[in-house]
Amino acid sequence: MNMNPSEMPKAFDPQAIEAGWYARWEADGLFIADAHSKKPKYTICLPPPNITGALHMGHALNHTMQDICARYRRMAGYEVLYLPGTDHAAIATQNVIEKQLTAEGTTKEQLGREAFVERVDKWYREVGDTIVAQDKILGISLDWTRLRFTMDERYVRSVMTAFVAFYERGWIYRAPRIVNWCPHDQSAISDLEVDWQEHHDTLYYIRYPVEGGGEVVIATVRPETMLADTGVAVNPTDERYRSLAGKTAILPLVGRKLPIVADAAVEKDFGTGALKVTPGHDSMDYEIGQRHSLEVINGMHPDGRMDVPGLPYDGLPALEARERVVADLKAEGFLVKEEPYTHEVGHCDRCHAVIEPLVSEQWWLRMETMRDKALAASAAGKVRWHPERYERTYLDWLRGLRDWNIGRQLWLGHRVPVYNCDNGHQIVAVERPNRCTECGSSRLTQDPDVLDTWFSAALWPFATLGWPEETDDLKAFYPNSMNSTAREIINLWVSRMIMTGLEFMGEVPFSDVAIHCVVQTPEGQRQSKSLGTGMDPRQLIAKYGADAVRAWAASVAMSSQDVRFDESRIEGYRRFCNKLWNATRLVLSSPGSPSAEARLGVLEAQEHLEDRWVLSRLANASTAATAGIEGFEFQDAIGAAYAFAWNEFCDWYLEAAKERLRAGDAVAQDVAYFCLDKVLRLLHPFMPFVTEELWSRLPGHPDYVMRAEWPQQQDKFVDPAAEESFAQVMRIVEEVRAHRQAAGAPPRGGSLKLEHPIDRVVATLSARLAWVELVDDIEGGIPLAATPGRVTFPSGGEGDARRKAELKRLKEELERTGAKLANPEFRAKAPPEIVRKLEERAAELRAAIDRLE
RNA sequence: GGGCGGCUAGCUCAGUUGGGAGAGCGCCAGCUUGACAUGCUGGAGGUCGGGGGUUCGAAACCCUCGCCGCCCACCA
Repeated sequence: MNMNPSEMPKAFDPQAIEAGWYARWEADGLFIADAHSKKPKYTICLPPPNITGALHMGHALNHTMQDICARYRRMAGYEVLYLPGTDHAAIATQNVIEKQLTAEGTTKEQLGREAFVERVDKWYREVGDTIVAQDKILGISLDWTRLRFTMDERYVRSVMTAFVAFYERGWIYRAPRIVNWCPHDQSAISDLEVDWQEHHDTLYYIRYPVEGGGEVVIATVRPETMLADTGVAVNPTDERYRSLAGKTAILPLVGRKLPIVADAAVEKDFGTGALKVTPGHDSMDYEIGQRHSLEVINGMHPDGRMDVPGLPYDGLPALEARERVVADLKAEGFLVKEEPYTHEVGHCDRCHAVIEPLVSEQWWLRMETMRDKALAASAAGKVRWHPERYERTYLDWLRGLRDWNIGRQLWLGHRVPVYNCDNGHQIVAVERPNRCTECGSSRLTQDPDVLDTWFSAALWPFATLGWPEETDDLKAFYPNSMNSTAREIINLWVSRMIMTGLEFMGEVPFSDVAIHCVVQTPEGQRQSKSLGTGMDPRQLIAKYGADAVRAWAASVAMSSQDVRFDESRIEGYRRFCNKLWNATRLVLSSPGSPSAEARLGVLEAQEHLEDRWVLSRLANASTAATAGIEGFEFQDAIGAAYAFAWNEFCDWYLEAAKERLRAGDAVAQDVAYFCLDKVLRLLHPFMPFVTEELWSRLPGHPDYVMRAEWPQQQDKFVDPAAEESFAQVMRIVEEVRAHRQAAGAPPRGGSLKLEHPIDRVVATLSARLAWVELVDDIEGGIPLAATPGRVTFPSGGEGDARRKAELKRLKEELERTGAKLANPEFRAKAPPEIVRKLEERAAELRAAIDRLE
């Protein structure tokens, strides 16, 4: 696998190096988890993407951060299971397919159920393949031997088992309730699937005559629903309507008698303070109706047309009915006034149709017990959230939790495992029974409803591992370790996994939840396919390579705010790959090869200043990178590795050690190889392809970097004295360079005299790096601020401008520092350590100013 | 109606116990320096959204105002 450095192309080419590695890792089984391993376990179940289309930037972010965790833990000695899967996403997929059918000029009804299901299966296969391919080019190290799909036979069995278990606990019941009805999908949806949008509508004031004389005026934005009114309500404390409660109003256009009730839910300040009660079409009205035993009238068909037999509006779509009702009210003198009104209207979050609240018979799941367990688990600190603030989002929602409408009236999804026999008995069972357990009848029909997609998703952390069977995987890999996702599904998904995990497995499903940010367009818009503002990660990968895209993802994923997409940042990471590439070329080009110790990464501390310094900085970077990954602060982790690799190892160490490397100096070679070896390991979780490629080119690396040990604490290399000395070198070199440019002198040449006392090693190294000759004495020259000394250049001016600017800067700083030190309160109250540091700084400044003057 | 987040260099963003304002990109200037021009070197650029407060000291903590965004919520 090793190659001569001369065979390494001069420039890093992501396409060329990324191609082969994934297949090799996979072929060698590097992603496959062993349930019988003795190592500690680390488990991530990939949040199953909806099978509705290709992966987008949010997925790229999420999968990258999970993959960083997975790859890091493998290197750190864990047995890692990173399990992939996809979600059938019943309502979303049905919508996608229906849209396609509409475009083809047909409907699912024309197609028929069987052909529809076939078409969906084909879609599942195609999109499933696309998603798998995308994760592979992104380098996501998923265990494909354990790929799951929520509609797989085994998974379906888990879902049925959960339903039956809930049913046996007495938590599942069927009841009529007001629900969010989507007239387009002709299904109920849960509160969380309702998308609220601002609408500019009209508020109509309508006169309702009162029996025995008088009237009450009522404001409504949905006059068509009055056809299903069964009461009028006022607030019991409302003086204006005190005499009305108990009387009866007459419903205009219909003539129905409406009891007038007093209910505290009525807002006195809104509209006229009187409310028409339509229990069949409004959730608050429904509750008022329940409290006062008002009749419930359903005035609408499931497709959104009015269902008011005997009235002229029967069969009209809601909006048309509204116009007709308003026109008739006006004609008959019932309409008092209209005014513009802005309010929020619920839409189906999948098909965007306006939601019609209506009463419907549905399957419900009681949540009290599970909610309480989840709250207790949080109180006991079982789940850590990153960032922490999202725990409150979750807890606030949990505390207000109501029963969950788990039934959907769709063609796609898990069928509710409830069977009715023709004698009216009901059987609830995981497997479809042959005959009724009560009467033996073989004439059974299954309930037509399917389950909410989130019902099956809620089981993901254990259903994927084989639950309810006590599989080896389940024993080894539950609970999972981390879950990361977008914040919009904290309540839809994360909270429900925690509840079902506690209920069925007795333990929270994961100890850490990381919520990543949202990537917006460069203009700050939301990325969306329908708006055409979405971005395909594959295009970016083609342009910059998967490593660059991943590194960028790591650097933004846990941002405290949503980020606007900035392509230049990805490009920056591609350049970083190129930098690593060329640093490797440089090291490989030195004659000879590293010692066995360096190859094994067991180098001992060194003598040369630059060697001691770079090893100390490497130890520092290792610690920071480790802490960053473990703390879900990936930006800090990659930042530390990046800064070390580029700004310390390349910019300073390799420059300092170049000549030794060229001369085949064994020690320099060992140190350089050692640093490269470690930095490739540190970067591997972020940039797996380029690190694997470069690792394979370093001598003594028969195995994958993916399987190399993560750099542990390297305290023996921490060397404060070397860091201090090298910092002095850097200050001197940078100052000399600045003078050189200000003086317009050529890039090399000149003389440097450094006064004693100065470390001989520091002086020599500084001179070498600054391309000046170290001399014992010089005429004139430019004084240095960094240390006592002077520098001259063979041609060009004296660089006086530069000196003056520096002097000004130093004096200003001294002034600020001096002012603080002169303040007796500062001296009295500030910690002595701070005072001492400031005094030292002031002394340094004074010395530097003296030298420059 | 509640709650949360953001407002730091021209742009995109870091800044974790309050104590010398940072990175990448862009910009200006100089370098075909034997790994890399996908590079190297030097440099310009910030009243840390406004105001008030706490403190010896605030980008950071408290109050308040202003925008931008998100989540939750049964006011027709």
